[in-house]
Amino acid sequence: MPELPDVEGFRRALADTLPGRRVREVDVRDQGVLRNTTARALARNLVGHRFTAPRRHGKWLILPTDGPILLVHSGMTGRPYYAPSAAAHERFERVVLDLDQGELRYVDLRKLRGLWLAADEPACADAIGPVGPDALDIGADEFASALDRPRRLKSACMDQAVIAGLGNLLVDEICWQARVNPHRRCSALGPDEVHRMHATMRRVLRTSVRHGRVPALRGWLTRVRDDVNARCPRCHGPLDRDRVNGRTTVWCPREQRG
DNA sequence: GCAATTGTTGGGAG
DNA sequence: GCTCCCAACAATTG
Repeated sequence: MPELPDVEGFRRALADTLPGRRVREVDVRDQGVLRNTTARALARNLVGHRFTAPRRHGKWLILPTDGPILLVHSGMTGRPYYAPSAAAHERFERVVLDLDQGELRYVDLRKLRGLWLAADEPACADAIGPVGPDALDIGADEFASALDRPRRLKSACMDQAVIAGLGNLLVDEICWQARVNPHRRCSALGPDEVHRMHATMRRVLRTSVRHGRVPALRGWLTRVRDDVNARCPRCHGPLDRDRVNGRTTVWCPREQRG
């Protein structure tokens, strides 16, 4: 599920509920989601601390406390959420933090990523690793220099070390709306095309953040990309699909020329 | 049974 | 060093 818009939705929901809440107890129901810590260490370090305002960088959700920092990367299927203690539990709940009011829960079907614990900001940066500027704030110049390399456009945009926050659906949607073929080499793009990619990215992200996901809006590629004989919502010609970086890639061969 | 899934990592080839 | 491809992680759905 999560790309930048989903994670930003998680962050906004938690920003309303989490700050000021104190951890009373840590219940790890499946330690398969703990990446650099253990159930004991998580409890020992978090209990007694109060959460402050949540942040986001790319697909990383950063939950600082007045002590250590809890990091969440949702992978394909993870979702952190706040719930009243009495609220029904969901399937695949892996970790529950009991708070002085309510609970912070982490649900994750596939457990591809999970939770990290960092003692301070440097440790936080270390856990996140090499990561480019956030796709939501990157300026036009910074975007152009991020793409100043010989890789394929799709591959570069998907690489979190280049630009943080874009996933498979978003990159296809942005390339399609900007009418640039995802197989093109970045360094072969004209300034107009780079500019169009940047402006389109901002527009697609703003709309997606409003929906908390990449929405299947009428006139968007995302609405039709999984159809059997998918057709371009603009020119109605057949869409092409193949794999780039092991991910299904969909584009319109008429409007996004190679 | 088979393929596919909105993510990332590490290894190996070129 | 860069780029690309693959397998692996895991569990479910069509």
